[in-house]
Amino acid sequence: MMVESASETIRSAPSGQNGVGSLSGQADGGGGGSSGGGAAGPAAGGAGRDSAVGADSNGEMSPAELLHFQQQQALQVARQFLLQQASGLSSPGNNDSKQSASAVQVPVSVAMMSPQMLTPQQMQQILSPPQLQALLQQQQALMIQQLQEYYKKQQEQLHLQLLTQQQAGKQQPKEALGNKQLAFQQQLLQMQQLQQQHLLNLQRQGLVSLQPSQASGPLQTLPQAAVCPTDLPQLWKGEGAPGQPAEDSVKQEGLDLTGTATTATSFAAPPKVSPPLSHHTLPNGQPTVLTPRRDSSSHEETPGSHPLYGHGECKWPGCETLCEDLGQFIKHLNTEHALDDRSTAQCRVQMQVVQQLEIQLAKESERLQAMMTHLHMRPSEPKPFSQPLNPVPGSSSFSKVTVSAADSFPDGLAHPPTSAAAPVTPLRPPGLGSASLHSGGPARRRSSDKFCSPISSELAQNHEFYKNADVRPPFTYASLIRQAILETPDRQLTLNEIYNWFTRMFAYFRRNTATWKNAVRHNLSLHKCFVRVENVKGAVWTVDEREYQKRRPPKMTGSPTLVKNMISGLSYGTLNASYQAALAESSFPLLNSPGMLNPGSASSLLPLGHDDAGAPVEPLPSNGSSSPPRLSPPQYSHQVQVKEEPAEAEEDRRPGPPMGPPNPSTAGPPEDRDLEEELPGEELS
DNA sequence: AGTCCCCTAAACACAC
DNA sequence: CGTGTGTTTAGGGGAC
Repeated sequence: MMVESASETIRSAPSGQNGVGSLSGQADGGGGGSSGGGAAGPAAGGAGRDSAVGADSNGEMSPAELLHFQQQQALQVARQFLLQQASGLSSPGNNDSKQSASAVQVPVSVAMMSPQMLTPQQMQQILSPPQLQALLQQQQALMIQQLQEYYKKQQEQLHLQLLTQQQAGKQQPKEALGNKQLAFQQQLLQMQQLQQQHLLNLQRQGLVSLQPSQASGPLQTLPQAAVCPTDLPQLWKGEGAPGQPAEDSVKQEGLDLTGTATTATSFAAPPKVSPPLSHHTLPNGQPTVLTPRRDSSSHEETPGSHPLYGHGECKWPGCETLCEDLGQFIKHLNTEHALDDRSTAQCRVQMQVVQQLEIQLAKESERLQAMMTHLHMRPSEPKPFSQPLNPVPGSSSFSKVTVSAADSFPDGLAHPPTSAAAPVTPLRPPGLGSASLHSGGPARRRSSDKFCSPISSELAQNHEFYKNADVRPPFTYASLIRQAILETPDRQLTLNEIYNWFTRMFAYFRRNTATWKNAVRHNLSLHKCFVRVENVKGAVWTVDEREYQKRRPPKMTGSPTLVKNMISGLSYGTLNASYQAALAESSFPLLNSPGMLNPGSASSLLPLGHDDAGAPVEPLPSNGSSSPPRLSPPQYSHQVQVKEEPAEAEEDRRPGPPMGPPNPSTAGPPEDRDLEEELPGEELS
């Protein structure tokens, strides 16, 4: 039943989009419109947004089918990496190192569900940023290794083929071979270039140390030295912490990212190299050379082996022919994989695969860097507890997402291959984790709730993600509505504005109209915590924090350990878990970190008096320019006392009668609350 | 097993 | 009449 309905909504999504568009247009007319309509210029905005979204990131495939195929293949491989990663995490072998790294809870959630069953996205959704970070590190390391191996294999493969061909060539009329050989050598050359390019990239990113000789030497040397896992932690360190202070502060805050990062990685190794080089790449060309730590043993070929031969079968892509021994294999190789068009084509494909992986790697690296940068920065930001709101026992969810799931991330839906993934395969709602796995149906947040991750921070962190990826947010409607309302200066929204907030903040809601709107209305009516206030211009909805909190406590009580663990990550000395959670929940801590959100998004989330906030209706122009990020951490930083804040805003309307006069402060012209109302920070003070 | 909570669907009333 | 808003009821599922 639910499944059906769910799929229905999904199916209807594309067309529904228009619905949203028109709706938002109207909405703006209705809500904002009444308030001196001019302000909004809404229609346009709505249209713009929609088109942006609707423009189906779905993108088209590259013209060449081949390319498409290759991309698929590459993605496949990348996916495998991720899965390997996952299984590695939970594999008994790694357990030790993992346990020693108990600082991070990564494995807990992951290990519980057989990783093989998870898609990379799902995994990411389950993990918290720090966890993800750790995971990513491993992933990166692994990918790099894989890439290196690829290169190696390929080169050997090519080399071998070349040799074979040359041998064969002796017996054949040379003319016949001439062309092919030429082409083949060209490919070899390409391979080399590719490889060097890749290494350069890696080098640039500081992920790989490379000896000059290696870099320059064409064929012969293989980039075996490439990445030594043990170096990674160092690199991370170097990366994120330009200056010591940053790092120090990190530790002081009790959120020792570097530490966790190091330990969380399955290859925990004593930090060795330590040049805290400036994390930026070296413009002067000075490579971040780390002593190439090559374990000679790792990939040495045993005498009787062949790179294309393993486990008794031919490793030529798509071959897998069984060969009893090396001799037989060689024979097979010479016959089946001789230098012909097919082999050449396969080679080409393989090159593409490698190329894709490179790209992927580059992306991932970039992302990782951004994440690292962000995470390192965060601790130095104003404490997570800030907002005046009262303690809200964990409201919503956990969701771990962060980036990646939809590669669309940073740059929107720019990349054909990746972006296609988002719309086509509805990503799993972040945070749903295991629960959602079983039930294909609607994801219920229970799971997330227990982690008591604050919705606001969660949202803040993944704001861009939800905005762009067609992922169902792991929050309950109630918490989302509340969030929407609280984000506005005067803590009240019309239904329409709520709708708009939903569509603005979540790509998901841009697609499925009917159901969620109904749900929103339903929630508004159903929950006591949402209070309808008659306004001159209509009705607005407000949040009664007390009520809202009333219904939560029971939930939070569950799984104290998890909660604790989660929180300990952010530890604030003495505050108890739930209290912290509450604080976090009600605050918008991360919004203040300049690094992480672009001005646009930040502004859209800022809870306090703010032009932007007042005009939630305004869908788009978003990009930053609109409002000077008014970051005043101190502003948020206290008021832990429950009374204050709700007293201010909510209290009034709470009592029985729906409050005749809408809002105390705005007794005057009600309609303009969007505009004039914005007495900055008024409610706080 | 019972209870909560959440979600979706749908019917209905009202106002514009 | 169509649409948007609100309210209510019903039923299913997950978590505790």
